[in-house]
Parts: sequence; C-alpha cells; structure tokens
Amino acid sequence: MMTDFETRFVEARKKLIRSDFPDLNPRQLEAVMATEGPLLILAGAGSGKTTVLINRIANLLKYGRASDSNELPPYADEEMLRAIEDGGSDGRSAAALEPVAPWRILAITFTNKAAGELKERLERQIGPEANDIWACTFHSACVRILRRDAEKLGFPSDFTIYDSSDSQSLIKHIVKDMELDEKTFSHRAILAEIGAAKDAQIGAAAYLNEARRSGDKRKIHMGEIYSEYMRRMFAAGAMDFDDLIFFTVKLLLENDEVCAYWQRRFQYVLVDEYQDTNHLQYLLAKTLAGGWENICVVGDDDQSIYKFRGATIENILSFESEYKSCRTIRLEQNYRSTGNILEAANAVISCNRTRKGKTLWTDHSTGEKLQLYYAGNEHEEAEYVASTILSAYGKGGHWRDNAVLYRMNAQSNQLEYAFKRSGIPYRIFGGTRFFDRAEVKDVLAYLCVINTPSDDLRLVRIINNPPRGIGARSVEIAQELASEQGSSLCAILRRADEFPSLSRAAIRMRELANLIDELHRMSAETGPDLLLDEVLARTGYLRMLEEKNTVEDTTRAENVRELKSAILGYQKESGDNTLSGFLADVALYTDLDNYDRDADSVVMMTMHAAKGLEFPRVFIVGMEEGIFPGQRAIGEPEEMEEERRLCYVAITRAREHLHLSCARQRMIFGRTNAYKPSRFVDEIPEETLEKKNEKRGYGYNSYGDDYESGRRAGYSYRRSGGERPRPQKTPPLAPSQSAAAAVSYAEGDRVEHKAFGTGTLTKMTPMGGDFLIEVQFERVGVKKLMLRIAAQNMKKLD
DNA sequence: CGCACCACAATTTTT
DNA sequence: TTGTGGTGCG
Repeated sequence: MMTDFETRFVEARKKLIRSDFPDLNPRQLEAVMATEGPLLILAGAGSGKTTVLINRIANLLKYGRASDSNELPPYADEEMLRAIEDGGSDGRSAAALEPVAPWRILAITFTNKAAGELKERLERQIGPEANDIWACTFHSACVRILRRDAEKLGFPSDFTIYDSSDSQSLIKHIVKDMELDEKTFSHRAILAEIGAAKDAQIGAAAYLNEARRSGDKRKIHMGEIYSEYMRRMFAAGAMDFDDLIFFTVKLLLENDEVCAYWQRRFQYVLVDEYQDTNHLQYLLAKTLAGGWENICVVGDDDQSIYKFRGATIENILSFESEYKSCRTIRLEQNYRSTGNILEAANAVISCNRTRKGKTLWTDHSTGEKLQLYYAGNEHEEAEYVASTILSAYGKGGHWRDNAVLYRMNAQSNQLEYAFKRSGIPYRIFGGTRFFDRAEVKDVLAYLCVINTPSDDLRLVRIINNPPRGIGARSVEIAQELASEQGSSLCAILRRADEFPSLSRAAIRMRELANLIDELHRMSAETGPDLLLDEVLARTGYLRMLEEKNTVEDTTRAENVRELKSAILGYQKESGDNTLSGFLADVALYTDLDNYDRDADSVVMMTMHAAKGLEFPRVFIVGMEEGIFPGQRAIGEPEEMEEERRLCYVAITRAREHLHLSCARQRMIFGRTNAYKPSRFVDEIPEETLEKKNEKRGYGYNSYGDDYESGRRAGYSYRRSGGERPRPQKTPPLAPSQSAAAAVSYAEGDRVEHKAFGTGTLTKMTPMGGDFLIEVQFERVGVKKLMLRIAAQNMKKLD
C-alpha cells in the first residue's frame, strides 16, 4: 500500500514528465511513459510512431523509469516534492529515477535508412549523447556483437560478409561442382530453402541428417549443397546476411557468459517494424532483451508485406501471448492523410480476416475524392498520369510531390516514356542498386581480395577482368589444385609456375598474385580511397571502361568514381581509415539512394519500396485483377491478404490526392492481355471515389470506332498510316484531339503550356509518326517534348 | 580466349 | 519486352 506522500510524489512526477512532451496525443504519451516491461505498440500508418520512439528514448535518458514506476528515490522528501510540483529545472532532476545511460538502449530497425533517420532525429532532440545509443539494423547489431566473439564460433573476428549475389554465385559454383541439374536446383530456390532452414535454426548437419532420414532425394541433395555452402563460407571466413543473425543467436544461446554480458547491457530494447521480423530476428530480440525484459516492439500488422522473405506476421499477432505482462497501445490517429483517403484505406483493409484490428481516424478534412481513371491500355494510363502531374505542376506544385506506385518494376516502362515525352523529370527507385552494379562489384571484389587474399569467390570474379589472358580452363585447373592442396586460390597463383598444368597462364597468374600482394601490403598504410585509385590504375579497370567509349561504359566509369565518394563518405562518417572497416560496412550498405534526395523530380517505385514514405499526390497504377492483386495471389487467401495489406500501404502513402488507375488491356512481358479492374477498387466505398473515363475505358463502345481513331496514341498513328482521326467531342485528355491539333503547329509558333508556361517553338523534327519539338520556355528554359503528347497540354497563341 | 547469338524466364526485396 | 546465361564459332 502506498502512503499518501508516495502517491502524491508519484503523481506529481508523472504530471511533470508528461508536461515535458506537450506535442503528443494521449495514446502517444502513454506509449512514451510506459517504459517498463514488454510493450506492444500497434502503430497505424502515419500515426507518428517514429516520434513516439524518439520521445520514448528521450524519456528514458532523462527520467529513467520514473514515468512508469511507483518507486521513490531514497531521499524523497516534501521539499523535493515541492520542487517537482513547481516544475522547474530542480524539479525535473528530482523527478528522474536512475536515468538510463545511452549505451544501454538498443533500437533496432530494418533498413540503414531508418536507422540513420532515427539517429539523426535523436541527435537533434537529445544532443551528442545520442551517439552512444545503439540505433542500428538487425544486421549491423549482429556484426557488432560478432566482431567481439566470432572466434568462439571458429570464425575470424574480421570475417567478411557476403551479400546476396556473392551467396548466389557461390551456390552456382557448388551446384556446378556437384554436377546437379541447375533447373531442379535453381539458385533462388536453394537460397530460399537454406534461408528458411536457418530461420528455423536448423544447421547444415541437422538438415542433412533429417533429409537422409526422410530419404527424399531432392532434400538430400539440398542438404549436401547446404553443407558444402556452409563449409566453403566457413573456409573463406565469410558469413551471409542470414548467417549474421543465425550465428549471433547461436553465439548467445550457446555461450552463457556472452549472453549474460549483452543481456546485462541492454536494459531497454526497441524493435521497429516488428511485423517484418522473421522467427530468428524475433528470437534475437527476445534473447537480447532477456535480462531486463524491457522490450518494446512497434509495428502494424496491416503493413506486413514481406512474408515472401520470411517475415512472419505471427510475431506481432502472438506478442501478447508470448509476454503475458505485456501492455498494448494502439496509435490510430493519422496525421498524414485526408478523411477520404483514410476511409478508403480502412475499407480495404477491413476485408482481411487475420488482423489485430485498428481503425485509423483523422481530424483532417474529408478532402477531395479519390480519382479512379479507366484507361484503355497502359499508354493511356501513363498519359493520364503525366497529364495530371503536368496540371498539378502548372498550378504551382513541385515535381517531387508526386509519386507513382506500381506492383512490379516491369510496369515502369510506359510511365517512363510518357514522362520523357512530356518533359517531366522523374527518378526511378529500385531496380539495380548502386552496390549491385557489375562494375561496382568488380572493383569491390578487387578491394576484398586485397584485404583478404584468400577470398576465392571474389578472386574468381576478377581473375580475368579486365581480360588478362587467364581463361576459364586455367582458372578451373587452378581451383582444382587449390582444393587438392587445401590452400587458397591466391596461393596457387603465387606459385603458378610450379604447376606444369597451368603452363600458358602461369606468367599472368604470377603477375596478378604479385599485384594483389603488393596492394595488400600497401593497404596496411594507405587509406581505402587512395588504394582505390591505385587499384583502378594498376589493374587497368578504368582504362578498360574508358576505352570502350559507349554510353553504358561512360556511366560505368562514373559509377566507379562514385564509389570513391562512397569511400570518402565512409571515412568522414566513421573516422575509420581502414580498408577492412570500409568493406565490412559496405556489405551492409546497399543504399546509396540517399544521394540528391532533394532533387525535384517525380518519384517512381514499387509499392513495397514506398513503405514508410509519404507524398502529397500518389498514383497507384495497374489496379487490375492479375496485376494487383497479382495472378499468384488469386485463389490463395493468405497471399491475397498480403496483397491487400500492400494495397493498404500504398493508399496510406498519400497525403491529399490519390489517383487509382486500371487499364482494360495491358502489355506485360511482351504479351497483351485483357484485365478486369482490381477487386480492391470494389472494396473502396463508392462515395469516396470519382470515376473518370469509365465509359471509354471499359464501356461497350471502347472497341468500336474509337479504337481506330488514334486513341492509342503511342503507336496506332503509324499503323493507320497517318490517317486523320475523325473529329469527336472528347474530354480534354483524349489523345485524338491532340493528334488533330498537332498538325497545326510550326516552328516559330508562340505556345502556352499548362505546366511550363509560355514559350516559342524553336524546332520540329519528325520522329516515328510524331514530332520531337523543342520549345524555349520563358520560365523553365528549353524543353524537348513529343508533340502529340505536348499538344494535349499546350495551346497555340496568336 | 573473346565475342556474338539464341533461348528462357520474369512479382515484391532489406541486409 | 528486357535481361541473363549458355553455347558455338573465329
């Protein structure tokens, strides 16, 4: 039983702490104050969860567990209580109850970007102290833990990290060496299977045993591949992404001391995007938090869209039964979107069965209705998007306020063309990332080999690149020699002239080995930036690119130089000047996308990639059965729910304007198919939707005479031999109108464009049945546009 | 050994 | 349609 004084003290203390977070809503405040024990925060889209995370950490650093405890400090007295009630700075320090040291806090996110943002915002709010907080990704946390104790697992503490393409090529080599059929054993399937095994904590030996017991041929082969994969990884002192977590968990579970060390250290563990964790990650978080049991997970079961890579929604759904004393807080107030957008999002997601149940609300106004555009095909759809963006820009928006989201990267093409034709600057996110580009990987492979000459996998990659006369056969022989002698490939290269079988290539091999050794020695005293220069010069790699002189090779050369700025950036950020440090970091750093974040251009990306982002105006294209939801999800209830969550994520990216579009027919992978509008469209309440072009896009008439009249602006013009479209009364977007109008333009005309303003048409070049025009605009300078598209958004001035 | 040509498959993707 | 990987020829 608490005494009256105690009650007053605790209440006053809570009141004071609360007053320190005036900008939070009641639910957010509750989440910030609930510091002790397991806590599940179900944070809807746009509900300010990062704010909560940051303030929660701030609270811990400042007040310790005071906001969530009935405990009094040892010397609590009336005077102290008065100070707290007054709320001055004395009161604030009196209110604290063992403030938490920053290094006792572990905040785990999924992406480097999220971790970086967290760190940045923490530093801004809390100050330099924030640097000692472990705000990192699962993988980088594991690396830090493993660097300390990898030897206990038999790995060198400077183990290298293989990224997925390294893993992939290793698998390829193994499948080849084992002479298995590469069709039945696709790299993808194997890696998925190995990943799943690791996720279930099944090591290679256990897997193989189990496979042998089952007698399943395929499984046995799979087990053999798995074992060989792990053997070679171990021999190379390498871990892949899954291993980082797998081995960390193993380390913690098998070494009581190590486990106790970390458990004692991490007094508070926070996990962001908890719905995206897989079983191993869950286990890791649980284990690390095992000492103090102060585990706070933040997530949204409705935004779980990564099942395909192992995330299990179960983690979040069963958190409450896992931790009996758990408190659950729902953040349902949305600060991002208009009422209509939220209503649509709520309506769609409510069709799912497996969920915790949340309903977002907002005090924003209803806003404008969602626009649903029915297009005849993907060209029309793209032109609708382009045209809408031009209008918005013309009314004084920025390009970067617009995002176009699609289900598959393959859908980006038509949009890209439409943007090019219309003079809209755009950027595509996703696709091949910087560090995945061949030329960057090549150069990094050099650096890896220089750092660790026994890194056979990387050595094979660069052994004849640039071509130096070491052919595939010679490499094969050298590899055989290496495995016979149990030495590394590089060691064989050094002694190449001892092996008659290598005769022809021996000299070249020795030269390469010498180069590697020399650069290796140099790496001890030279920073990675200068070493890179040396590598580029001495290996002739840059020369090879420069000599080719094609457009691609110029960009490649640029990418290689860009790598140098990545190195310089690393050195500046970390203060570390070692090659091994940089390489360790690079393996975990996929994302150089952060460069020119402020560039003003329309953003294009998959819906997956858009998670966590927001834009004033969002287009969701390809709302068709078979595209979104994808063919694979149809008839699979679980998959369908995941697609629906994806739809929910996509819708909730929009702040003010949301445009959906579907096409009656679409060409994908070179084949044209007819599609019905997506079921998700039907799930959106009618009253929040404004349908546009329904008749023409999907109506009975759309394949009648309309079709021949130049509606398919992209190519039918040429097919119909320049035939003039029949005049018809059409809404402003109809391309037929533009085709008619296009004819009447000539060089020297004064024009007014709805986005770019007034200008003079300076040049007209016939191009594929259309014209490429150049217009000197007064406001935005020279633009190159395709006339047919431009004509929709432009009129002639007299 | 290097290049050109053909077959084939292709959600989504952080680390 | 696009990219990739394997094969065959000079």
